[in-house]
Amino acid sequence: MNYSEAKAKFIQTWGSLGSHWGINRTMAQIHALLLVSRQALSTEDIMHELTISRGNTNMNVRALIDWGLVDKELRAGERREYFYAFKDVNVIARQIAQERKKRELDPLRKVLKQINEEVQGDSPGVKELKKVTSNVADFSDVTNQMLEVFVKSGGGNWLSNLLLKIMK
Amino acid sequence: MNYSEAKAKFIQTWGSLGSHWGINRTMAQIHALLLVSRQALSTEDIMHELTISRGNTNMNVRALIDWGLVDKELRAGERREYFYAFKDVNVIARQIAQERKKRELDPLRKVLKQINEEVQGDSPGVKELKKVTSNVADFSDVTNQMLEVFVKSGGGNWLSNLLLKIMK
DNA sequence: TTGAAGTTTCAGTATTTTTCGAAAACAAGA
DNA sequence: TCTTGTTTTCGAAAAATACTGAAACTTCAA
Repeated sequence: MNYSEAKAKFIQTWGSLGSHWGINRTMAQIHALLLVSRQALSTEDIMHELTISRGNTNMNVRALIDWGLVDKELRAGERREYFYAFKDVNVIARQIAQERKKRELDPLRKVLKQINEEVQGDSPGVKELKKVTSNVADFSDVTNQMLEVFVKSGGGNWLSNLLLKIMK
Repeated sequence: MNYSEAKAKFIQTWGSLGSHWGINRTMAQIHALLLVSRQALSTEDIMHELTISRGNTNMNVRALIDWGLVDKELRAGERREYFYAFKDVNVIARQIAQERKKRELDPLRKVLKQINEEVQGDSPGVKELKKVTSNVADFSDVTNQMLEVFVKSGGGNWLSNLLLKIMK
């Protein structure tokens, strides 16, 4: 396998994975491209490399910046912006965890708590509903705390340390 | 908030969450419905409750069974099948983790390893590519091992125990 | 063996999501 | 202020995905 095949394969794989992760295909592909590039790339570069439109490129680059996965770099005497990805896997994982927590877990926890507090009555149905929601809520809380620790720890090698603890 | 409002809200929330989790909306809604039902429901019941077609119901119920989140129950002297969801949150989490690991993590790890082994050359580009893929691969391996432990532990209260370890 | 009750499949349709591309907005230098 | 290079926006088109409805199939009791 030569360089461009390998690169293409990586981009493509990362891209299709992204869609399972709340990140759309193009966004994940741009991310992959920046991850394997040695220097920052311009919008133009990205468009050509991935054969996607300018608009699409721009929107997704911005989204990546929003997620905290990519940053821009300005070059003296150049108007054009160059983008690069943070390459530390722990940082990447942390940013994704944080963003997803914000978008998914937090709203879920809110709704569950609301249902538990506000639902009226004590029919068997209501009881069952409360039981389920509070179980799910408890679980979400634990998960949430784990993520908090993870996110606050700055990624680090938290995960590998943890694994050691678990294994022994 | 009365019973049916609360129930609807739960189903709706779980449904929209599912889509971020590799589970489509209807599938997640059926799951939610079964979670809050005190007894097993038939295809007919589900169709009516969620106002979806028979075909859709059938396909998604099968998918839930595939994922190991739902099982069917046969009643003596009745032809109709009744479905119920496993209600233990730990079991649910385990099943989802397992299924997603299989569908997403395993293929990713395979591709990364392949790229690392098979890519030819030692240009700077290739080096960068190898660096990135092997970092990601290492990270995926750790994650994978965590999930293995989690899945094999049978869910249990692994997660809460873990949290205690982390916190102290 | 028949047919009633139920399940599964699948082609076509609808919906949702993603992408494009052209035009508007913007920034900086002349 | 005008020009030029660049970024951003946004409606329309395309692609992907999910859903329907009806027909085909299965099962079992009579």
